[in-house]
Amino acid sequence: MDKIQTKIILGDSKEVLKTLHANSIDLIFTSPPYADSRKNTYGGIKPDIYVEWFLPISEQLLRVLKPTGSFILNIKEKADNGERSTYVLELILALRKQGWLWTEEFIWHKKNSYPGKWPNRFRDAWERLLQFNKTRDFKMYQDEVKIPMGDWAKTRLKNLSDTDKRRDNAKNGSGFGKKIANWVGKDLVYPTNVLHLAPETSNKNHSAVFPKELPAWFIKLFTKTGDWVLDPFLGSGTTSVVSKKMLRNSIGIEILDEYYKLAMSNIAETEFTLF
Amino acid sequence: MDKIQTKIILGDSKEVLKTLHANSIDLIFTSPPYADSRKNTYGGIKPDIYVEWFLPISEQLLRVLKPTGSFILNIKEKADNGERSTYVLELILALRKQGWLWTEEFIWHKKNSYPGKWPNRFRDAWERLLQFNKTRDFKMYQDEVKIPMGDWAKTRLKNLSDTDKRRDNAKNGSGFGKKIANWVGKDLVYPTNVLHLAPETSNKNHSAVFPKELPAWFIKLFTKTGDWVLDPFLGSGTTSVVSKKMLRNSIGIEILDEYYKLAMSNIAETEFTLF
DNA sequence: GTTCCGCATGAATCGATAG
DNA sequence: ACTATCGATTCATGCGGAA
Repeated sequence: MDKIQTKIILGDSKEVLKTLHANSIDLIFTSPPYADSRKNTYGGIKPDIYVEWFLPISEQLLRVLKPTGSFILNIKEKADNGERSTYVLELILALRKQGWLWTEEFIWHKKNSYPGKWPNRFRDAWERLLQFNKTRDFKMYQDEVKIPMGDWAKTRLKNLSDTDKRRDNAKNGSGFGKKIANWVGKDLVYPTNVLHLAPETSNKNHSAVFPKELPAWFIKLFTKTGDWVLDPFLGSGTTSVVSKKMLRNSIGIEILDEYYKLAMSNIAETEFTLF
Repeated sequence: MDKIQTKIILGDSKEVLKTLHANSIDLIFTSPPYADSRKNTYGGIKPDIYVEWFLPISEQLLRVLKPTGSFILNIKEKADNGERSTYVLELILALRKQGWLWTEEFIWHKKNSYPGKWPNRFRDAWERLLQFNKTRDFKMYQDEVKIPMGDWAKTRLKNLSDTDKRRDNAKNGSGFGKKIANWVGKDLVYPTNVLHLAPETSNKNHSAVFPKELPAWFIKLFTKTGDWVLDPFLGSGTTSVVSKKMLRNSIGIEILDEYYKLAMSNIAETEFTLF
């Protein structure tokens, strides 16, 4: 087995990305800071300058991505003063102008969304997973994410939610593979563009923005072993951890020293896991 | 009981809407023809002129809607030559410019979406339900759409007979909510902005765009008995049928004679249903 | 070693209060 | 009048301790 590299870089993506080779990345998976969120850590980018802030970074992403690669952007606009912000819509339009193809919008249905009650809206239980590409001939390994069909599968999934699920998640962060192994010989069908996952609410030393299953699903769908995965907003390192587990090379960039150290620590703990 | 009116009008919404009174409608629920689809019926509005085609109509909708009313727009862009069209995004931006508030985007997760396989995308299993308003003080009857709590539902499903399950389904559609509320009392919680409904399977002469549960949910959420519901693209009449069943007055506009007759026939068969 | 509770905790949002 | 901060609201989940 070739050695898998897991590079973590401390710095500003806008600059660091310039040092990467053109056409070298198979999958970009990232969750940038949302506008006006995480003010205490990332400073809170204002909605009205969000697009302008993002475009220099996506320009570099366009350069480093292989023509056959994919860019998955996890983002959701906030509600403010009774209205939804439009900066995500404007970002999609701006990215197309920059040369990206907007090929798909997956929905992440968050089963346990943030609680709360307001007179004019319900809880927000979904986020966008926007897929962008450089060309129409991107690689997609659909068979890797097949799911079981039929009622028996539903029953099994229900049972999984108790104790089995915990074990499965704890030992194998990227989950799906093991489950699919159990389903060999059953009827497998292709999934849809709606993903059902619960965010990780309580971890040991940090709280992950998205569950490991989320990058794991897209890594399986868009890359093979030994391919290169990039996350320009690494945060606590989830994308890199999952990449390492799944035997993909990866590059993670993080601007905050605190998160950078956390990511390094999380990756050091990560074992290679075949599944 | 006051008499409930169910008006169906044959004609072009752009013109017919001008004859309606200003500030008279409590809920607009509609699923307009999608760009480049239904070519043979609506003439196939091209994506690049979609916004310009829609704005004169939405201008009238803005006029006839009460300040406390809501406008729910069911729409989903198609993939065209490997890319998602952006006319829906552009429409949202244009409607805001026209004076609408974009208050929310609900997701309709279609549980049983069409089967099919493409080399570069999965089945599309969701649609947008965009909510627009004239003011921030719109009416919303959240208690009318409460759902059983997660844990409770799980336990309950285990011990349930088949008939109970069926009754639970019926409640989702348009009925037994209050009975179930009696059983479980305070175990009801508010829903999120993600709706789980299966598209209707049994259709006779037409392709139903949405199941009855979809308008029923929004009619419960945004109107009271005797309020006025408007659908400017009525199609086979689902919105009017559901409105009549739920004792709401309604106006439906349809441009094609064939659909107009079908809607008339469907509504004639509809009985008032108390629930 | 299981199973069962109790409890803290989220990429939230609004309205009121304060500067 | 406009921005900044804070309290109140609420539910699925996983963890830890207890039975």
